[in-house]
Amino acid sequence: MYSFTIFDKIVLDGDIMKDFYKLLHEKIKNALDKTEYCDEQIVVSESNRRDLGEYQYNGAMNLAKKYHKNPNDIAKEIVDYLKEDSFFLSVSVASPGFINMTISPVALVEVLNSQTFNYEKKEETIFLDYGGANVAKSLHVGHLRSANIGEALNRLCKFLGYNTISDTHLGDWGRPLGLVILELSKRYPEWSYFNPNYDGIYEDVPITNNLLEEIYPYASNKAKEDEKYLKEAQEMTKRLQNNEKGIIDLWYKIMDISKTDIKKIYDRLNANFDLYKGESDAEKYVPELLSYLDNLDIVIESDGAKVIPVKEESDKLEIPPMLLVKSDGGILYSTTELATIYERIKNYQPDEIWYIVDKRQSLHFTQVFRASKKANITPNTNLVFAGFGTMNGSDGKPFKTRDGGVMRLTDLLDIVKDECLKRLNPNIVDNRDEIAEKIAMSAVKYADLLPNRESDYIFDIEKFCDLEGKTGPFILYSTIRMKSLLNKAKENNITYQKMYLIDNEYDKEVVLLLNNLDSVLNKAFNSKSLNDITDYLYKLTTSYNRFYTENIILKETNELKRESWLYLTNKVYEVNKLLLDILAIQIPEKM
RNA sequence: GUUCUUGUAGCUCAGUUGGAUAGAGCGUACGCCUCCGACGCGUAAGGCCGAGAGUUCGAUUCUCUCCAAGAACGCCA
Repeated sequence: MYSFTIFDKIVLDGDIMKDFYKLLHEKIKNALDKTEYCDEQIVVSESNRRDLGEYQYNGAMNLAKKYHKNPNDIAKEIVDYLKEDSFFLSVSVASPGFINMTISPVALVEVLNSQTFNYEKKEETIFLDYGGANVAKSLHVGHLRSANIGEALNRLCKFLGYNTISDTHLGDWGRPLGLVILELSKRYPEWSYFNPNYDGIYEDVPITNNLLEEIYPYASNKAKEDEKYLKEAQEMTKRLQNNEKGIIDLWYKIMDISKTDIKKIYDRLNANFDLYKGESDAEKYVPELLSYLDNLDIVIESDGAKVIPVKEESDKLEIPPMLLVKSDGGILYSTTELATIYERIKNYQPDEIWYIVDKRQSLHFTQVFRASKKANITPNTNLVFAGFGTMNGSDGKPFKTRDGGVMRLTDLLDIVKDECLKRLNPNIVDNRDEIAEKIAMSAVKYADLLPNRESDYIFDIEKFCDLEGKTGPFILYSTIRMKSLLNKAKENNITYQKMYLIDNEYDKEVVLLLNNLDSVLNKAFNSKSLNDITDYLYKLTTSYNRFYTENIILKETNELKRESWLYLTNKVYEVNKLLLDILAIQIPEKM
């Protein structure tokens, strides 16, 4: 039905079209220009009545309101001009004014052959803050989303041509570290670092990551119950903040061990940071920040504390002032946050800073952002809060392990990996461990990026291990199968240069979906949510799989068909590879 | 208490600049390997889009009220 000869060439207007929708948009605009109507916001979309057409334009109904005319008449007038263009196979009006368009297969093929995936380099620099690991504490499941979403957004920005800087912003300072060091001093008072006359001589002490992970919760709980212990912890925190030589040297040791462990887990998730800066780095800018703020009129005293009021007229909720300095002279995390912004502006001058953090911190960031604007720290920088939903257990409450504790991220990843290893094709003998690891990460990442960024979602270990259906392993399997097909073609010296024709509804569907790539990427960028991409990956992959089962590509005797289909297969394979890479999912050779 | 978010199929979730017949995965029932990788493909059942009112040609989408769940709310991070 869609067959045609290869001599039926049509000429596309303008430059090579990266975005099919821009082309469609232009066609509609040209038609509208010939009429008396003007639509400021032309929206063309996939038709939800595919029996009537592939794409739809609903503007006639709005124009009818604007010009006080019958929408059907307006639509007919527009359609008359659209019909003159051979780009369309058919254009029609449906009551009360829907315009349905079907694209000429020739045009579809032309567009596909001219598609490119390159984006121009842009001037803007986007600074991304994600990860949020804490020193001396194991990463837990709550850290998963930040790493996954942040890393994917980072890669998306880069692909679209932006400069990016990523920073995990370690929790490496303040009371938590004071607690850990205090407890170490209780258990190992003999260490030279605790000696007031510490001479700076290096001492090898048996600190391990496991020890740190055990100590922190212990000390944290003890401080809640034992007032004396809390006082001591505050004292130790002060010694750390005063840069006491022995304490600082010990802190460096702790940092070293903990950071190594943190990086190991981020490596598994394929999350890479340009910077491993932390609160301790921002701390250095606090005095400078405070003296800068002292010269402004925005800091006031309230109950003995220094605060920056950030309330605005339009607020429905009372927004409390940002606490800058506590009544006892100490500083709080909002101060550190502000100092971090101060530091980033000073050193990197980003155009935007994106915070990929738990959405429950929304109020905190509202306060800090407003304070930053008020203090004119970020006159040219857009601060963006990209909060993500909370991960709950299958009971809908914050996720806990069976014994009520918090599950370590590394344990979660191991559980999924073991499951993948069990189910791995027994015919595969080499690199089983490595393959299972990649499949497991695809399962975890894909499931994590599937819901909308802002939705809370239920973390269900069963679901993460389920490797069928709308999952990472499904996408991987299909992608590897495409690669295998392409390899087989290569072995048989079958080459393919371009798409010549659309033969049936199956290859056509794939071509139509490929046209959406640019829109999908831009939508994901604007919404800062990856579910547009995971969703598109699934649609494209199933659409291809259907085509694959319906057409035996390599055995096709019509060379034009076979070559077109291989070209199409390669396109889908390239797009899948690209999108998986943006999601930071790695593809194993076999599975 | 105040404010915000959420409520869509048995379960887990998509879906709005207001559009035609509301989607997907899992699960359930039934099919498809002498053919490129069946972790695949197809078919079917399953919904008063939380309830009620309003705005209009037209509402899952916008407004209001109510019900239910969750979150945040000055010296913790």
